[in-house]
Amino acid sequence: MSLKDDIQAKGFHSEQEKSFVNLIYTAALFEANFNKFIKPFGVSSQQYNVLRILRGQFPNSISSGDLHSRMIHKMSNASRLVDKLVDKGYAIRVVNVNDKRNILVSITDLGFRFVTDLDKEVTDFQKKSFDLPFSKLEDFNLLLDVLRSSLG
Amino acid sequence: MSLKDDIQAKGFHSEQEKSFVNLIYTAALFEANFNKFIKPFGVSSQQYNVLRILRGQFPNSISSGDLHSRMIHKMSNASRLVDKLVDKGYAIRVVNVNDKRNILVSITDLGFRFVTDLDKEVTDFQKKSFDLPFSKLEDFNLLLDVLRSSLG
DNA sequence: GTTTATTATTTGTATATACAAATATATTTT
DNA sequence: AAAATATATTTGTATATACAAATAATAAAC
Repeated sequence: MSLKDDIQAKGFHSEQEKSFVNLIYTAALFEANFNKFIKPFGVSSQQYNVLRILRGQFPNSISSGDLHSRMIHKMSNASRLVDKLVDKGYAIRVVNVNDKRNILVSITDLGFRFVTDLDKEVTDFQKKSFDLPFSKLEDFNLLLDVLRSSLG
Repeated sequence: MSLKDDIQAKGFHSEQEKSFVNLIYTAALFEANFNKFIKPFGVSSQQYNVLRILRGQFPNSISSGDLHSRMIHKMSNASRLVDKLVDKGYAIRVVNVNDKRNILVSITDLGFRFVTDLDKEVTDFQKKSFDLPFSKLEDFNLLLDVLRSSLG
């Protein structure tokens, strides 16, 4: 409701400015919605994201550095986030014997089952909240890809 | 670089899922970029956002509640954010005499000048980082509007 | 008109994030 | 091989955010 009003009230000077705010505003809404949805499952959206990355590597592990660079929000607390996944029994850490600086993280069986079960719910949620015809989705993804590429 | 790989590595099940992550991922990148850009000016992106809302009301004020509902990230610390703007001399608070629960916030001359000067820089920044032809921008905005409206 | 309920805002608290500094290991240089 | 440099990760600290509880003022019910 306030979204459109908001954008009008702000008096944008250009379509670019509008796109910029529109992108961040819209993403924030979806993210907040998703956070609410996922909270009852006992993980944050970032933790879910990391679990998916870890599962993508299964049965291999991934270095903390690679994990960090793949996280949606760049931050330095990949360590602390992994701590929490380890506490929950969803991930384990192993020191690389060839390079002891290198910490390898991998998903546990429990974590694998947890994220796979959760995926079903997430898919349903996303189907409901992202209700656009396929061709529009393709357009949308293409536009986002172009935008990102301009960031370098 | 890792963006596309990331999305592929994640093994999306549907175009919807891809759009969902793509939206949040892309917005996070732009937001992080913008935060870096704006930091030297001494305000956070949220504070800039609020200053723009306040300026949009000038010379009137806005209630804390309305302000809260207009902020990009819904949060309950509109109070604390306004505190900081008041500390900087960019905003003032006045109690509504007709309803003393109601706190009215408005932008100061200093705040007005600050945000107006900053706007020029922001516009340049956005022009550079949002490099898409006008018609594509329109498409993009339309798609985002449709998406948001499906959120209710 | 006193009690109860509603509304507007602030404060407490736990977690999340950004960024810098610290630590620990490995590699390169001399 | 000792010293200097580079790399991988963790930790410290300040700020940001989410959500619940507390406070304060008004409106409604009895």
